[in-house]
Amino acid sequence: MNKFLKEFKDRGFFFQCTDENELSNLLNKQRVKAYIGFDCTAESLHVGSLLQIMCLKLLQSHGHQPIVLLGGGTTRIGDPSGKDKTRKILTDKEINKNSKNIEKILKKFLSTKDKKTKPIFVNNFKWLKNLNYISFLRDIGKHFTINKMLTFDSVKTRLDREQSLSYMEFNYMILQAYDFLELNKKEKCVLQIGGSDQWGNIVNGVDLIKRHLSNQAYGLTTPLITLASGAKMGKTETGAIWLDKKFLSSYDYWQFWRNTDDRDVIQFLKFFTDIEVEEIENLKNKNINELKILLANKTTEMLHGREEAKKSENIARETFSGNSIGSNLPSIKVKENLINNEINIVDLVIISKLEKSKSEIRRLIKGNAVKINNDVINDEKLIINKKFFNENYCKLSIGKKRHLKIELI
RNA sequence: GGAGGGGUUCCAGAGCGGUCAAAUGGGGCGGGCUGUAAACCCGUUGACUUCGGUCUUCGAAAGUUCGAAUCUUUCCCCCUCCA
Repeated sequence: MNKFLKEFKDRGFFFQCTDENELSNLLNKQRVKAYIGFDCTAESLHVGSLLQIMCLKLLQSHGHQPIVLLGGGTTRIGDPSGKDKTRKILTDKEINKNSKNIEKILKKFLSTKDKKTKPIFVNNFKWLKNLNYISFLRDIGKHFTINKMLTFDSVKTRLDREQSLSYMEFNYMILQAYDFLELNKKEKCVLQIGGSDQWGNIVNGVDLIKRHLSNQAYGLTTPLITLASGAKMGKTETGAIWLDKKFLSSYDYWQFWRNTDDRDVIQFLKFFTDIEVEEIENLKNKNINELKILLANKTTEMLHGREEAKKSENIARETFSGNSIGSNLPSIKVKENLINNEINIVDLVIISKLEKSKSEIRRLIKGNAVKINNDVINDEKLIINKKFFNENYCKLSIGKKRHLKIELI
């Protein structure tokens, strides 16, 4: 089997392929261009897209060339797959902004050093915006039968549940197929990779390329990641795990990985780091918490750089080591005379922005959750003054995980 | 077009004139155990408070009443069945 495909499988990326043997042969013979499409519905990508990104990275590391398709055009329509409702239509301005930002994120993951394998970025708005309706129907539309389109999951589930599916959305799969055709024509792209929910759309593209150009193309899908807890990857109660510092700090990103369920750690190492599969197998017996730190460091490093990863690890060490009043903790600056005038503990927490409701803070104090300099506070009327500051800072904690250094200026 | 059911706090879902800031479950948060995991146990879960209370919430507006999430009217939105 081709080396890329083998690793693809070993890491657990593999779900389905249109023609595995043929694809394997092709990959052995030549440098291949493969593409993955990214939706531009959100301003940033989150961890849910990370597996796709890792596919492109892997592809690159095996000497093939990734194409990133930004769905600037198709996002104007909305993919009905997996959605039970039409989603809100974004404005052109939003979509443009989103696609630029998404491109920026992907560039962090993909190497641009080698000319032969550096990623090609394309936006399907470029070719979709000027389609001529009549000629499109004649050239492309004739290859699609309604009979078949109605059998696709994305369409079927909507119809079965008697949820409306607009004609606009119904066309989505044709446009995605057309994207593949376009990339095959212009870039000689022969492979589309995507999540398992994209299988139908991908197969459509492969078929269209065969019918219209008589070329052979391939599709490859990744499984839907299921966490040990049964939850969906990438969404937590506090919000999505964004791949953008603007929306999620590198420390929080690091923490997300550090808090991985024991049962998911090995799989995540295979999915989301570039550590050799064999090596990961050998790591299995190592201390699970060490592995989580390794995972957190590797993933954070890949996105935010080595320094940020290191810094996050240090913050974590200090945060959880118990009784330090450490310098690495995140900090806020507070005017000295605010403290000189004596301030209530509840108000101090408000200023710290760790909590925004006074009732909640009072509740937390009752539950022994609030600490100053590692001492539990049990009086909600406690007045904070200079005495609590040693040198010019003190440490404020809520629960075990939220700590803040308050500095006087 | 006809008949009916419904919109309740983060979610699901009870309440159907006062005892309702609203049962119960899930989730969240906090505490305990521990390993920043899982499981489990406990507490908490509208805001403000001088801790006595006060204020704002049950699709929207108006009304009946000493008193409405609960009754009436109008409006908006969902769903089910029949044709």
